[in-house]
Amino acid sequence: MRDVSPEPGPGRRTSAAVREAALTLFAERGYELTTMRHLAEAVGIQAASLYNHIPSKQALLVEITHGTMDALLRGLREAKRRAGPDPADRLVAATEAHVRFHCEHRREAFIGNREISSLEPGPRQELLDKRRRYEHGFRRLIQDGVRAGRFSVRSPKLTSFAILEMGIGVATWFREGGPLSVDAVAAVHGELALRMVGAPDR
Amino acid sequence: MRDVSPEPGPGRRTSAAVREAALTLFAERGYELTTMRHLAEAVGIQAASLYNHIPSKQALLVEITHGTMDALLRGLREAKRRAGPDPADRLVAATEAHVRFHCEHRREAFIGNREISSLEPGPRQELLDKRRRYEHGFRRLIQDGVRAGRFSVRSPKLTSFAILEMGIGVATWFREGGPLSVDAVAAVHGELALRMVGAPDR
DNA sequence: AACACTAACTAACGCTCGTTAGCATGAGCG
DNA sequence: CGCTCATGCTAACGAGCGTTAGTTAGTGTT
Repeated sequence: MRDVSPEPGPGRRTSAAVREAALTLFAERGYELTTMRHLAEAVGIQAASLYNHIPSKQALLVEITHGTMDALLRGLREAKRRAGPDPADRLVAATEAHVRFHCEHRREAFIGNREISSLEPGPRQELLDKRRRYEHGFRRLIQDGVRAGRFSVRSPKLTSFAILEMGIGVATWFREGGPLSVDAVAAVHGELALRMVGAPDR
Repeated sequence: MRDVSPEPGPGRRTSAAVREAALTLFAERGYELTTMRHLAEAVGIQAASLYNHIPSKQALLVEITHGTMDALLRGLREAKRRAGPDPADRLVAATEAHVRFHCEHRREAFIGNREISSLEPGPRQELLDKRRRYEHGFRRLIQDGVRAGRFSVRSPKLTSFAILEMGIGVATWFREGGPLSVDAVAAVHGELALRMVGAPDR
């Protein structure tokens, strides 16, 4: 007893729906509290049928978390490329890209930050490495500005941590269609970052 | 067959050990991944014996998360009281207390931030209310400074979010006995907060 | 027309979970 | 000495978990 016309498009549709439902459920309830039966219900199929689209629940989490971190790393490279040589421009561009991502991909960012301990040791270590590389990218931006005499900070490391962390926090409260636009939040954070590194207001 | 001299002190000892083990395990693996058998093993008793000390796993989480938030609220009141009337002094004192707590009670802070979705609806809502009150306390500090003409910010709300969030992040990387002292981290964050609100460097 | 592939289904397996029941032991106290 | 209470133990329960097996229906290709 199958539905008469179950597929409006090719089967790719369902795979995308699984990923989409996982994003919402993992972000809302957390990975461990989300069961395959919840996930299946959200998609409109049976739990066992999920395995036509994903190898395992863990693989789904790995794909989400690593995909997110890869996107952040790409965004940072892209921002640096576009910003040109000025240290302040570069820091603002990087911060805005960071914040923009955390607004526009709230669920991914949220999962990537909260579910690290739900990853198996291998993927977890790789993810932490990527995070470290990402932070180092920001730290270098700050150190460059200090060396150029444009920034003044007590601790480049703590400052990069602080800038990244305040952006990560955006993912916990930002709502699309809320009172604040993505652009507004990104602009505020860009200015905050500049102030934090002791660059004069523009 | 019991141990001959199992209790060096009164039974209170074990209850404290349960709480202590829960702090470490919930922080390291997360609430859902921590089983009562893990917890019992860490304490050195059987899983069922835990129920001589706690009513349920959930009650343990509620106690930890609410105790943490209550302590933060007390710390904020205390900092305001000690700092006197100057807006900059008050903001620095509050920020330093916030950061200090997140250094000295890393595990509690970590759990309180990550395991909100593992709380049952009632306690969860109460915790979120406390968090809101805590944030409003910081926001008022900023607004007071703005009204006094000492601070200049684009958005008091976003700025208080950012200051709090960067402090929360400290709990993820700070290590007692590491290269940075609690005092040093608190001082850096105090200065960062001042810069973020546009107060002139002291 | 025959075949292979995709993607859905039902049923069930083996395991682990939080928790309870029932019992034993030793300390504190009259 | 004997009672009570706190605190530990073993055994087990019912539920729910991720996952697998086996099957079936529709779709596109040769």
